[in-house]
Amino acid sequence: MAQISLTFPDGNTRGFEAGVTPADVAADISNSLAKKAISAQVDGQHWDLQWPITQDASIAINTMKDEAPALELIRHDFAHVMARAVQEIWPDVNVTIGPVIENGWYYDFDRAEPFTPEDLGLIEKKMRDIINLRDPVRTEVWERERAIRHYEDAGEPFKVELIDAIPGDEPLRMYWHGPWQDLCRGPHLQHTGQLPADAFKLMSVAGAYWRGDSNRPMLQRIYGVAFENREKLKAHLTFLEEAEKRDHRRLGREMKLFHMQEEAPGQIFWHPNGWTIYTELREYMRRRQRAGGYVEVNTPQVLDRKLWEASGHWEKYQDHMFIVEVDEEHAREKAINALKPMNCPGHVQIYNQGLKSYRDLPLRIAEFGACNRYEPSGALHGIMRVRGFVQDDGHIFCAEDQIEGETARFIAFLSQVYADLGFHDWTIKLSTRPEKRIGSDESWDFLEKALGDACRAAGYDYEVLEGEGAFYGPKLEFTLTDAIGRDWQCGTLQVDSNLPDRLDASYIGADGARHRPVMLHRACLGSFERFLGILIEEHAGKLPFWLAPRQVVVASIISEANDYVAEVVAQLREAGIRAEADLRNEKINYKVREHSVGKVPIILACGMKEVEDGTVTVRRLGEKKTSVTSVTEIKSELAVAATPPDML
RNA sequence: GCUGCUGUAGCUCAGUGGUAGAGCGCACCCUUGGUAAGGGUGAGGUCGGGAGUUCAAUCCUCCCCAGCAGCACCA
Repeated sequence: MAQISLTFPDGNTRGFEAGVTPADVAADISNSLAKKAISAQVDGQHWDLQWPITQDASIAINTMKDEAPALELIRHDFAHVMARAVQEIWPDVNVTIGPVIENGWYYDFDRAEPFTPEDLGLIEKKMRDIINLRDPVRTEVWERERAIRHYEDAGEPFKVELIDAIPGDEPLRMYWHGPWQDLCRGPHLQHTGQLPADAFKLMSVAGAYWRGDSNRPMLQRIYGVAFENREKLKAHLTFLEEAEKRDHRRLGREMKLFHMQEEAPGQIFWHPNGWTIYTELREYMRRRQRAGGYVEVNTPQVLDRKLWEASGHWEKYQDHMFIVEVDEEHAREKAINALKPMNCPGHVQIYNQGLKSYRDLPLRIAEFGACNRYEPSGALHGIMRVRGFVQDDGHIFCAEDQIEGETARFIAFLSQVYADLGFHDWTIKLSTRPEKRIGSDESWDFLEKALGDACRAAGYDYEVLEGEGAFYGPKLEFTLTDAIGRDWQCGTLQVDSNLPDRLDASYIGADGARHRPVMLHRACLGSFERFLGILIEEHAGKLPFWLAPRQVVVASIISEANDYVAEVVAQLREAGIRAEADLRNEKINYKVREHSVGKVPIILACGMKEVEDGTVTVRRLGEKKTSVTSVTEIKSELAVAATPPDML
């Protein structure tokens, strides 16, 4: 509880009763004219408030109260303190910007030599020194001219550029952390001593383009993480270690799912275990799509360049396409064929066969389409971003007034699939009109609204990504998260009237005239490769039983039980269960360990006791205790578990 | 593609200017053991590829390839 009073420019003051918490005051300030307060008394202590206090007031008040500062504030100040430390060690390094991000912050520097891991240690030490100085944080509002002159004199060209980009009427604030100043909106702590010296860590250094522009120079970005206290930092570091254990690249090796090698960068060698998951998932999708009103097709891998020119992809993506020539004399300019990087033009070719009537719409065409894209080398990531992949692609040809309904229908389809596969935390993003686009504003208004309404109708909220849509239409992205919190776009739905136009698709309307259909590009998993990567990480390898490549291992405890084990395996297989025998001359401990590491959901052990009783001893993945049951019983239980969710 | 880092046995990794090691895995032998590693023996490597420096390169230099982190990209 605090005694707080605020003073305004006209000299009036306003007090708050004891019993009001700082948060209440903050909320009140944020919501009222009190934003204009110029000073405050908090429990008798006087504070000058720098104009303007806006939504940051809650932080300001909390800070004044000497309560634990907000985490965001801590991280923000760490960014400044790190930049100061860097410039104190290497005065010739130029500073740019350093925002707060999830778990910490980063700051971009311009320096000729790379920062080394040893440098990070030096910087950390210097930061601790600065924290121990307990330097006060001060702020001033500067005229632009003064700020620009200051940074020109200081030889900080990036800061000058930043100021140039700030709209003319916004006041510029300078923050001092002791003798070091930085252009910043704030807010900040009171003094550097408020930073927890034992709860931060510099994590890595990597390149990053100035202003995210790949035509601009590359800067060096140092990432740091910070928390309220040492325990929370430790917890975070432990989380990262745990996440590493569920990395799909590691589990892919441990579970013998797939491998990749130098001769085929960005392409996957699927091993029997991995391919079992793959095909199981594919057959599941096939059934779901059939039930969802799609017709399945298949289109050629190699297509004439002319088609890609007609679709417009050649112009935009030729550098990312695999060129296929039988005649080696042909250079890229003379290329005739290319591997398909996408399936849409092929589907339009199928649509275009024969005259279509409005009665044929909506026509939902699906293909498990193998695509190849020459992705930039730096973009490749395990099986999540590859050069050869299979999309669960689909195109819905429909009339404009069917867009919203089809979109809602697809969202329902996708949420069912994601739920079946164990995903409940996924997000929708709506990407709206970009600067470079075709089509009228009215048309964009209509389409963006249709997608948004469809989401809401399906009961989902969405985040808007302004300007991130394709040039031909808005899109929905369905995003899942990997083990360490990186977001991956999996599902997508894009509205497109451009391609039907370019490839001359049409239908005869009720009025007897030709019309252009709209095409909805949609994928639910995105690509099998990426989705399987996410699926493996989500489940930490412990896949749902129906997807597990090896569902049951029946292990003999002594070799006299081998025949019995073989008999049990045969019975399980008869029930459609993927069962294997482990008859090796190893101890049961060894077998249990190995198959546990291999994430086999069910281990059945058989010794003489089981042989005599006609039972098995069941050990379930993740459980220590075992149970004894009859073969018939476990067989019927597992037969149910092995049934894909859509068939239950 | 860009910045930085990495590349030694199937995997995880030591190591050295005088052409290599461990653990696990694998093979064979012994062991028939009751729920997360029983014991022994042995076979595996042009030290990512190419060029250069050197009497000598896995080690130093350069180029290329691939991987990792991040940025940019993602029809």
